[in-house]
Amino acid sequence: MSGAAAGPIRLLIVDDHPIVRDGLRGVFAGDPDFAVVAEAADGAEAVTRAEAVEVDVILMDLRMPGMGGVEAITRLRALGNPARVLVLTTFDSDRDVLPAIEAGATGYLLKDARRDELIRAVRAAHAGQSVLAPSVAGTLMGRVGAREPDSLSPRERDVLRLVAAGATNQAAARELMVSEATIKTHLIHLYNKLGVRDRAAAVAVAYERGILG
Amino acid sequence: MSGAAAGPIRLLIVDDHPIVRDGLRGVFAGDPDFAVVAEAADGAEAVTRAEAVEVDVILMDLRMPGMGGVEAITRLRALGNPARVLVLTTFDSDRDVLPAIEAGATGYLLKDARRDELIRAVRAAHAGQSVLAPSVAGTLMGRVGAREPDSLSPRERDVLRLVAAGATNQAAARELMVSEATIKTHLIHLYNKLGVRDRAAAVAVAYERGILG
DNA sequence: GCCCGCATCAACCGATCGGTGGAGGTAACG
DNA sequence: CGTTACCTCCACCGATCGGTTGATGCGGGC
Repeated sequence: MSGAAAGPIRLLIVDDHPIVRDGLRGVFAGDPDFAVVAEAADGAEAVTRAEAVEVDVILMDLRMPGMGGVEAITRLRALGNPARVLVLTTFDSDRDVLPAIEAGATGYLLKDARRDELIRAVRAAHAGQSVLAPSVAGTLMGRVGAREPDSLSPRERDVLRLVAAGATNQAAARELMVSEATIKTHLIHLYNKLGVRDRAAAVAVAYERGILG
Repeated sequence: MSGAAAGPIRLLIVDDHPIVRDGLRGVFAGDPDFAVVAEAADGAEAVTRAEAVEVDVILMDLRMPGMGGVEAITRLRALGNPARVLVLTTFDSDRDVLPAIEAGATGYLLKDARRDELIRAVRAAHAGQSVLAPSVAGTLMGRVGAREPDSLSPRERDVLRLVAAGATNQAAARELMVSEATIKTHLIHLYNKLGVRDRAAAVAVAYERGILG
């Protein structure tokens, strides 16, 4: 426990929109339990700030120009930074939640959370508790229930990327420096994983699922 | 211009995220030239509020649960509401800007605009001037400059949709009740329009451009 | 040590696709 | 009335794809 009477919870606000930063600062401005000690407008700045001043909880947006939130979390973890990261974003898409949690986020809230929800979440995150927005929790549950029906291998993603870019099997083979037979094998595997029968549908499913685009 | 001493510019803030509304209200709170007279969390509420109280400028988000911003703008125009609408959103994607402008928005700003930019934009919108964020303006210019390099015909979109769903030319022909030759013709045309050489790449470009997905 | 996922390659086949070069019909617009 | 865009259709061809079967080697997990 980091001490109840050990001073306010020190916050770092990371969002590329000044207006959102204003709003967040406003939420905590009136409460003496919190102190916004720094702000950042992208992932790189977030890492710098978090290393420069002592921070307890980072409110982190995910989609930002330059370095995004997930990479920032990864770097902070690599640096051994002790700050808890509470992801606070507009999207609850599958493709956003999992990487953030895997990178080491303590919680995941949507920006449409009410103010008191946000405050409770920050307290919880500071205490090391995992906080998930209900809709996010639901998504995760659905995930583990379905046990990752997709999960293409790295090589399969390479092939799919090239196919989406219009490459023939031959061209993809040249690009990846393997034989055309290998490309075909990868394709058949990823067709089965995605539940499709041809490259066009595979590209479509990949976009729908966020594997591409 | 429209009356310097005629009282503050009355604002309606429409956004589904309380934090964003907080931030926006904060921007105008200190300035006696502005008064936030109402807020709304979605399009339907925005229409109700705008009809209930006199509003000069509406700050409107586009993506909201239920009724989105574009539909709200359309309805307000249909009702003859005199308020200027300044779209203020996170996205500058092609598919968002044009419908909003067509629906009757006076301006289009991104949420990463600085506070002073926002204030100038509201003043300009109040005066009836069109305000476009630089990146948005660039997009529009690119549009008219390129004179719609895409713009698939309805039939071509039908074919593309089926192809993305995994249909063969034969299957698409059955579905659309035309001959396979017709499908092939449509495909070749849309390949040329999208600048690709096969269906997989066409699907990818379509997703990137927002024609699909 | 064994099994499994992954990546790699081969040969073969029928089905499908993309391209070419036409053609006719309708509807909108100036 | 001519132009233009769109939708429709035909025949032919080579290129490409999707599926099958089978194989090798590597690495991790039980």
